Amino acid sequence: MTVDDAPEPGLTELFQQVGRGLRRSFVSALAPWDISPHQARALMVVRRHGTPRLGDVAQHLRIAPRSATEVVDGLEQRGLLAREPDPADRRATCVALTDAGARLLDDVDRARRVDADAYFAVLDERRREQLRTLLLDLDAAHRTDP
Amino acid sequence: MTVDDAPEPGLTELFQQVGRGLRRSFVSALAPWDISPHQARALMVVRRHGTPRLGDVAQHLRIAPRSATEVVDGLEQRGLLAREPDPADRRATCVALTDAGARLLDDVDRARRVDADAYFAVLDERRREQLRTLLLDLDAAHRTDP
DNA sequence: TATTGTTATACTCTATAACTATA
DNA sequence: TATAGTTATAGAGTATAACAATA
Repeated sequence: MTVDDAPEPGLTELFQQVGRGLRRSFVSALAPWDISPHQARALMVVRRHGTPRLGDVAQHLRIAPRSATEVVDGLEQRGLLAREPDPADRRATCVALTDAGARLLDDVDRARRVDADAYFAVLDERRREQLRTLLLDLDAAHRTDP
Repeated sequence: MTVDDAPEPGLTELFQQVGRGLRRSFVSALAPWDISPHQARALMVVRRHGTPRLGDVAQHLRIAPRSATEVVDGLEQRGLLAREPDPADRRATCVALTDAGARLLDDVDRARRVDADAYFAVLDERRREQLRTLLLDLDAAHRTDP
């Protein structure tokens, strides 16, 4: 008996379906501020790490530098964060939250949590913890860049 | 305590990361045949339901009719399946597996299962079943079209 | 030589609306 | 009127390579 055996939806398919639903929910929770999931996470990363390099942002979001540039562009154009030269390395660019970015992040983060709570509400606390552990193990087993 | 509370990755983020890894793995497993995940699943749907309508294919894959057209186009151009008029309704188009499609599907399905087995191998049988149940409940709670 | 961020491409997935031919 | 499939568009995510400035 394999993991993804018929007849019913295999783990892979099920995973993709739930992931899509979760993403849709996430996106619509962010809609009032017109920001993407990547942008929301980028704001969180910047706040958590305090003026990280653009490369750090990419690494924490696990996206390509190419994509990080784009994400930061969108946020900078709206004045939610600002690029600053890295005093220690003139090749590097640091990214800082602006006051407007910090304020918006508070609201966004609240909405994001409310949305996640609603999405996972069908699972009780114990099962959510089960799920978290399963996902952590799967992630640890396959992440490439630790 | 909310579902997606800091400090460590919330359920939502974790879910997206694992989902991305799983998709990457799926895609590379399919690479030898140069078909996309949707195309692979479409072939499986057609085999399982025997000459379904194009709309049925879309429904089972949970994609828009627009996308189903594209998926079927790609497979038809390669002779893996064929469009046939629905004898019962001249608006409708049915989709049938060709011999070449059936042969390719055998190989693809084998590779897909091997890949999924490898991906979920870090979890023992009991934990995989746990995961499946959790995902089924989440899916059931949020699916829109039953 | 290697690294940082950028530019340039391209392909997939997703989403929506309008159109046609039937029913 | 409503439905089945198609055409037409557009935006987001992902991935890769090449490049300029700097280390």
